Amino acid sequence: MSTPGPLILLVEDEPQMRRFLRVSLEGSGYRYLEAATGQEGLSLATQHRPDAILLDLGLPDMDGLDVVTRLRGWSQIPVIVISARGQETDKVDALDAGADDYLTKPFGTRELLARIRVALRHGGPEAEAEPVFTLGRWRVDLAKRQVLVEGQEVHLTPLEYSLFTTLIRHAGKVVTQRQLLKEVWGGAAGAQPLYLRVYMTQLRHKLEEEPSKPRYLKTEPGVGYRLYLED
Amino acid sequence: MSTPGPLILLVEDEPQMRRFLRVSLEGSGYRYLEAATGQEGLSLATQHRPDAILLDLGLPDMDGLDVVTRLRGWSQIPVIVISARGQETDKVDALDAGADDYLTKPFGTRELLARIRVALRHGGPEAEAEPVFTLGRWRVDLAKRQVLVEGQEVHLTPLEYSLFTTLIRHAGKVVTQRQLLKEVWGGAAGAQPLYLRVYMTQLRHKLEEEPSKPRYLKTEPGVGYRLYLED
DNA sequence: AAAAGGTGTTAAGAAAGCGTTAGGAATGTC
DNA sequence: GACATTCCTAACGCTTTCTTAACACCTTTT
Repeated sequence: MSTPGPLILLVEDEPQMRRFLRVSLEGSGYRYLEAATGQEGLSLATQHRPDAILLDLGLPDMDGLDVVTRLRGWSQIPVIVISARGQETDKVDALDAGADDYLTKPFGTRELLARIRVALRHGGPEAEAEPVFTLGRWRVDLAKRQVLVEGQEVHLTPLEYSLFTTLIRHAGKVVTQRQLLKEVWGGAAGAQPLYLRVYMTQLRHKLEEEPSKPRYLKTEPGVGYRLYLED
Repeated sequence: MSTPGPLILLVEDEPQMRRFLRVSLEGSGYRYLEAATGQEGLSLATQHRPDAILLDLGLPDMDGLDVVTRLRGWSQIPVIVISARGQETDKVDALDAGADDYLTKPFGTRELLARIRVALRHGGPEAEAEPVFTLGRWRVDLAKRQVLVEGQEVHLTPLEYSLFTTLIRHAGKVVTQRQLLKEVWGGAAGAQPLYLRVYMTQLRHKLEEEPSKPRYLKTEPGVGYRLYLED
């Protein structure tokens, strides 16, 4: 379980370069989108709002500089230009058109990745959406590791919190006892179904209005438990 | 001729390079500030809050990377590194330390100026806010590295300060022990959770009203610590 | 209606984690 | 080299959390 990596859009027409970059990006945990033409690139950028764009200047259908200009008409998404042209004039033009960085081919993978990280820092704060789960009177801030019930903070022990967030991750679906024991207590042995009953009781007392008649933390007899989503 | 140009701080020890850059910058309408050492650079940055910093990595008194790290402790001022070292590793290290761009000597004036314009675009719109964190009786000036409790300055050792500002950077969120140890003591081995307990005790004694019943420096048993923002 | 299986509840002991103190080692300063 | 500061480490008592057991309950089956 991990948050999906930032989304990178690659606009590049050479198949070889695309393959190389795809491997580098995916290997580093980024989600990945590619376009072979400027038009397609602009279209994908509009639809998916990537967190950063890698742009080759030598595109078949339009000048790379126009792509940057058009993009800057509505967006501040960081753009890293990748180009075979290493002339100073090319760099200056691209940067002044709105690009955030300029890399001359050939370049090293590690440098590219480092410059992508810089770009993501810039687009940064709002790029990382804060994952907050809300349901009824509950509000769970996964980033802060904080649980609120009607605005009041409720303290959960590590196991309680882990059990609760496991149910949240599978919200709406039944989670079998076996699965819960594995995800919360770890694969190792010793975990008994009794633990679940004890900790579900504690969770219900801390979170439910009527712990004996749970509205959300439901038991599925013989199977497991589920976080019930309907109101 | 009304608004003064943006202020650029140059940190560089070679006289020849300084002269060259001074001419380039002043000729382009920038105001200009220079330092020959890392210490002086940090000091000038604190006092004058330049709009961008040009930093040579090869300084006589301290490692250029440390300059970046120290600066990033309180400021987001754009930093363009200028270096004779062109190794990929050097670039990656500098960028990951918090630099925004990396130029290898020799470079063209026009490219440098274009990259400065990019940097200014980034730092641009929002006027750099005073990097001061306040909470309850506390007032922390990240730039001056000064901590006040009810107006009285409180002295923190380097580790105490680092631990405290790490919690401030993640204010409101739980920071795991592992994360704290990594960020404060550095990735290297040897860091034990015991350190955290000792230094949290010291911080609480220096900062909290009732060190044994902390209001802000809270423990999350089994997980880590958090700087609690609510009252 | 009794029995059986699974579930809920409570409490207490065991284990793990935390706060605190203090002394010696390491580091830096003059 | 002497001093001051800061850092690391160990020991001890305390708090929180986890585990375990005993028993009550509820539902379905026979």
